[in-house]
Amino acid sequence: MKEYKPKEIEPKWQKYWEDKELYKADDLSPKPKYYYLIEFPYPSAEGLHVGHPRSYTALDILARKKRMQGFNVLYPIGWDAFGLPAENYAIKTGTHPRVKTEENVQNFKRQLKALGYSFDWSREINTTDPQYYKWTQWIFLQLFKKNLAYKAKMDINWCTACNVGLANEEVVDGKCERCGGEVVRKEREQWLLKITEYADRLLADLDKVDYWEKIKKQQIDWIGKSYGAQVVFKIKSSTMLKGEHMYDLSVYTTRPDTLFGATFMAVAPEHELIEKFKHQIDNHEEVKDYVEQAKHKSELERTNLEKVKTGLELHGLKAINPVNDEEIPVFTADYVLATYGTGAVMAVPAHDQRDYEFAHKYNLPVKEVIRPYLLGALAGCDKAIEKEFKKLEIAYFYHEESSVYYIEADVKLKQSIFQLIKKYISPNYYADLWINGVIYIISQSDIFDLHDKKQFKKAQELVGAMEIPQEYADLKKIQKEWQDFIFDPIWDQVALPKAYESDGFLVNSEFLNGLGLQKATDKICDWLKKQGKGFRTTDYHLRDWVFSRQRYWGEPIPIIICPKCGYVPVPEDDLPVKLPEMKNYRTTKTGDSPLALAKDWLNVACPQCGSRSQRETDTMPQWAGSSWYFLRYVDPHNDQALADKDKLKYWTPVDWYNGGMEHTTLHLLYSRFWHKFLYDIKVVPTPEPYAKRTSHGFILGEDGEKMSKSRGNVINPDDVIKEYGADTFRVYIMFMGPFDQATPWNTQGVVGVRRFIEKVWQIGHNLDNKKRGNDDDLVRLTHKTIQQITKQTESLDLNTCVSAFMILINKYQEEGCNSENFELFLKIFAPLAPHVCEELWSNLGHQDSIFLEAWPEYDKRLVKATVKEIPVQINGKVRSKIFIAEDLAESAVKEKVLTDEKVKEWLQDKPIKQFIYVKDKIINIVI
RNA sequence: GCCGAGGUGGUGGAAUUGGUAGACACGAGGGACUUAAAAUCCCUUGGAGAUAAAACUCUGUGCGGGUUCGAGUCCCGCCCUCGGCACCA
Repeated sequence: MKEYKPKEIEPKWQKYWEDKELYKADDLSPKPKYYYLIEFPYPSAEGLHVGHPRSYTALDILARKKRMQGFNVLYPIGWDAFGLPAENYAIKTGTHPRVKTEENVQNFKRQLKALGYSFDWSREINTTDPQYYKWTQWIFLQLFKKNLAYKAKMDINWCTACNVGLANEEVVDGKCERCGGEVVRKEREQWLLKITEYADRLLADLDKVDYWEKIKKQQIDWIGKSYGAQVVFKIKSSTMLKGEHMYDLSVYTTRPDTLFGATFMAVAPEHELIEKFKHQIDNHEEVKDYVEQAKHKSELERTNLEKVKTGLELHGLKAINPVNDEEIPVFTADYVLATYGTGAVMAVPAHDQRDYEFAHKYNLPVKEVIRPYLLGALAGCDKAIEKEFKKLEIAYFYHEESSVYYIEADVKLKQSIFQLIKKYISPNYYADLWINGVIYIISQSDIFDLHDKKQFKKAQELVGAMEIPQEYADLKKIQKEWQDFIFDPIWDQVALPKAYESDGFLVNSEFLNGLGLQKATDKICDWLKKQGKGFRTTDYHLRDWVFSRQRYWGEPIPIIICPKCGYVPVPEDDLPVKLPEMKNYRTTKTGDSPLALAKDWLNVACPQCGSRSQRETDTMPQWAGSSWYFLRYVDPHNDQALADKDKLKYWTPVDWYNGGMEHTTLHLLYSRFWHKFLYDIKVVPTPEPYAKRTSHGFILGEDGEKMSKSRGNVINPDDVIKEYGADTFRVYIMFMGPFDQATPWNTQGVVGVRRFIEKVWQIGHNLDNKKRGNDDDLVRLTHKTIQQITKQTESLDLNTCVSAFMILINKYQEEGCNSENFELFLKIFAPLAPHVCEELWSNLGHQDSIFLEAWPEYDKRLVKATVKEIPVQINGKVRSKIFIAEDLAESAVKEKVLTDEKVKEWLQDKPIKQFIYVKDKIINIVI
């Protein structure tokens, strides 16, 4: 027998596959199509990370299987090659980023090929190829023409280390995502894309796609749609003349129902109000200082958790509450964001925690307008309970005369309050608590709901009929009494320990009094509309996408800035706007892109009027090229369009897209946005780019920590392939743990998988064809395994698939195996370990590749067992096991069980209370 | 603080979604082969107890309650770990 030498067989088969063009996808084939997509890598200088193969291997397995099932499969690869590392390297060494990138691509290619992936290499693309980015620029121009790309002066996140503007998404913990440098706010002209215009559709269309729920959830949260109202407060200044038109200050609120509780206004330091009223604000100098300070705070300081809220009153100004004409003070405070809503808020300290904190600090009134549904009087408890109320932040008031605690809390706290009372009550005493009008009697061990007849009776038995009169059971009567109780002035004495932000009854709100949150919201919105003082509206967390980078190594934005015509698009015939050759790749001192120094490239005539003009020097972010790459795979060499319409119609949408969880909010959202836009302008045939999206977990270092150079726990795929072979690597990476969870690397585990493959090799060379017969356990297990693998590969339960293969091989080893079974095994194992299976397949005398075989069907009869071993429990504990033939009637089963020796022993002569037989599962006898 | 995932042997992890907890693999211990080692093969391996040996008994899925004939799985209350977001009115 030959020794198993992956180093010899793997390159051999890789070459064979390539020569035979086995994985080339046919355009417009009559076969059903399937499009698998993995996130194309950034070709970094470090080479392939072990994280890449986790995703690539999983989809490679699925792609190989799908081809065997008769599908025309597209499984492409390319390079997301623009990006900072190549540029930083260029700055350091003077080498053009293209040179280094090309070198890295070659290295990646070598590594990926060594893993035997079934990519269709004829469709390889590269985002830095002018023939590719021509179309990235083309898409930008279409966006520009539809007014979805615009330039605006705005505060951007500016990394002080990279000297570059960053998108919100690239700022992590107030620091630059890439270099960790400090981020400050800086005003600059930036290109933005109006992704917010698509927010609603990006949200709604999640219903149309099959993404993992957690992925959908993240997108929903990121878009962050909220429902509320815009309300107009009039601003009045002390110097104002009678009859002079008052300024309208609009605020956005999600809680218009709390309008009567507004006790002050707060505007962002950037708000126009401050500039407009600079002559009316008495303390304008002081205010100016505050605004200036806020501006210079870094992103880190602004987002600092511990920060105490600061603000300053604008003296001389008052806002008028539209519902009751009450005059309230106006503040500026940097906890109000200029970029959300209208940049101004109505502050309701009683029902918003931030406003509560601010009011506390500046001694502003807290006016309660919502009473929780859960509140009540509690008699007969120890004073120790007060401490616990404070801990749970429950508002309470102790009434000396009646020795009753009046408490007020969120419904969520109901259970906690029960526990609390049970804990503090003395053994022979009973407390009564009123919640939502229902009375509960609470003892140390029990809680009785008096509305429940049975419980009422029990409570009466324990406490006595004197203590619990019959009328306590009359829910309607008690609830009416309780409603009045809510408006009892006693509550005005309760100091709120924090803002109450949930549902409840409106109080102190004139015409809203007594309503619940929803009804009050409806009523106040109608009222505002009628009065012309506000309207219902929605808002989003999602912001427009900052699309400018002041960098060299990116797609130039194809715009010409003409002194007469403004922003003029480069004519489509002139695309691509190629990056000019340069010697210096550093951002200029003024913060402009290095392209500003390429004089020959920079100066052009305006395409509209011919005036001397300049090109836009900003480049696009890395997200641009990756927002549409999956469309280019469909038709990668087309120079007339980004892809041919018929081909798009045939191949798209992507059927299954797998990638990192870290890309769900940025890349996934951006590319959905572009795709929807392309759909609107009739370039692509589907409204959604990806039918299905899954994610893989991280691979951690052997120490359980994230792999990083500095920790020295990085595993290099090259070393693993060299030592154990690509098949071992592939199988191990699937075996190591659940696909979607983070799992540490374990070299010992790799050794185990290698041993397993050696076993396969050995069996493949020692087949015993004397073993025959359909009823044979081996045949059964083989078919069961086919069933399991067919199903579980689709759900990405790949670790249990590997374990199923191991069980099968152990059985083969134990019992000997014939070639019929072994060939079936090879076919289903081939997608995981393609090289070794191909080799063994050809050893068995087959001329053609195993991947041209059809995926085996399992025999339904063989999968079903005719006799089953079933556990017998007595009082829930397993005491015996018996064999039962299929379809045996329950009475026969019972008879059989009762004659079992062990069962008899346990039963003795005790009477059987219950006999439970769950078919094919279990028997339980209760005695 | 909010959202998400998770907590099962010495380790990575299984468990048909309420039905024999610990599959499969690693590690460890013992044995066979060998002059020896490596490789390979065989046995043992959650914990405790019992026995000459086996059958056997108890206990056990982060903690405390509950529902159920039966709970790793469902409900209520807590604790811890990891990931994401973070003044979004």
